[in-house]
Amino acid sequence: MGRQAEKSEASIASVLDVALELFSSQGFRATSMREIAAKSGLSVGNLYHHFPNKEAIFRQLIERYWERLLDPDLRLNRLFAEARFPDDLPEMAAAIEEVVEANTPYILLIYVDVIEFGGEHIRAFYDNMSERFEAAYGERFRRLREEGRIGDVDPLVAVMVASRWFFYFFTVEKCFGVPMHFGMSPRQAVDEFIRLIRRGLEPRPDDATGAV
Amino acid sequence: MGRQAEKSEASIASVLDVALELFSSQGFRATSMREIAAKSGLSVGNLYHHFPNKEAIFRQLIERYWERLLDPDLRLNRLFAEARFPDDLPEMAAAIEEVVEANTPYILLIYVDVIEFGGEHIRAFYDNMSERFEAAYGERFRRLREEGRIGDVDPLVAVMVASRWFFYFFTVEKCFGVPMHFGMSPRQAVDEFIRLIRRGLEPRPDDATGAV
DNA sequence: CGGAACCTAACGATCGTTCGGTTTTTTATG
DNA sequence: CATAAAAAACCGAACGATCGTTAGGTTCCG
Repeated sequence: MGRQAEKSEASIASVLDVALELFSSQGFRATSMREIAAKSGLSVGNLYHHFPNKEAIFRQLIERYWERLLDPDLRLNRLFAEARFPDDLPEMAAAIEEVVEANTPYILLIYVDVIEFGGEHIRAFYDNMSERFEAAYGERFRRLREEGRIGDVDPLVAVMVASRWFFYFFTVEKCFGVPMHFGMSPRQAVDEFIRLIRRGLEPRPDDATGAV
Repeated sequence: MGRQAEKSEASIASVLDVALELFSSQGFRATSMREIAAKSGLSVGNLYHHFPNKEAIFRQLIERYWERLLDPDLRLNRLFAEARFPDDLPEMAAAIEEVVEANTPYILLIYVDVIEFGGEHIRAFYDNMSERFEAAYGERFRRLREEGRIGDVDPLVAVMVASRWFFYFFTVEKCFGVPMHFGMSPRQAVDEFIRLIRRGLEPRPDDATGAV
């Protein structure tokens, strides 16, 4: 199975692409099988030959998103694996921007899931978030603490806040269609976020007066 | 218009309540006028006597959410008006938790709007966010800076990050149905967030060694 | 009496899904 | 390699249900 199945695999991929576009831009119930069939150049009957029902298409899309997010070759995942937080904050922001940019419709799909399926699928993502971060960063943070390189803030909370915040910020920028919602360019906003996470709001004795 | 209109006003309010519940739990297109009519004890014909069409109900709900958010008596808005940031961070977190708790279905409505209406209505909320915060906090922050009570982080960015982050955090907790998604109680998580915003991740000279 | 509130029934369209059948591809056999 | 049988891919029409909205009428109330 390789050559001979190529055409049908291409068709199925096309169906999924079309369905992703439609589901993410108008919702699950508002998207009809006829619309998916027409836009992907298949007949309705054939569509049901490849998928048992409409929800199966949706489920498969959610699964595809999962696979994309867990891909070890993803820049963000390589970054998590390297565990250089907080030294890599700028790279983390850039990697998350990349993820959001490359998965805009999938991210919207999550909100479709929250609304129309009660958040069945999103839960798995958030549920064990703290465990996954602990697995990736726990050891490093214990070492950093021994070296006195960590203040009185829990770095595990900090890395979760940072990554979730970047993700949310770019989601609003790119998926909700509200660019510059912080009144400045994303690049500048990210710089400010990183400074806040690193330095905190309270002045430090070693601060310059006003910091240009 | 007061007494004699009471019954119909009660009906309309009931319609809006029912529609809010349905729209926020299954989406706009997935909710039928018949369902709204049945659950609010009206006939379909009478429903169309009070609203020109389905979208008008949705629009009215968005409008009601706006009014609730802008209510000057809202604890969060009184807090913004007092402009005591960052001294009031704990109260701000509590006030935002209160807002999210009291408006859970309305918040979900925003995501319905993003998906099914291309985010027509959410934009107005985010669009002038930075201006509104500048109007509320600009003067205070300039004074604080003169007093040397502000470090090298832009406090206007900080107050926007803080409030948006609290809002997002409680939205995931209460609207997406993923409680404890930081692996700790909301109270404890909020404490950590506040410490992060105030102190930053980098150790300070005046830090205690490990800070229990 | 007049208008607002309210009702049921119906219209035309569209929905998810199924059905019966044709075409194309794969596989097995001589 | 030719070819028949089996399997997979594919199609448009149709089914029963439901959709948003309207029509035409009755009831309530000042």
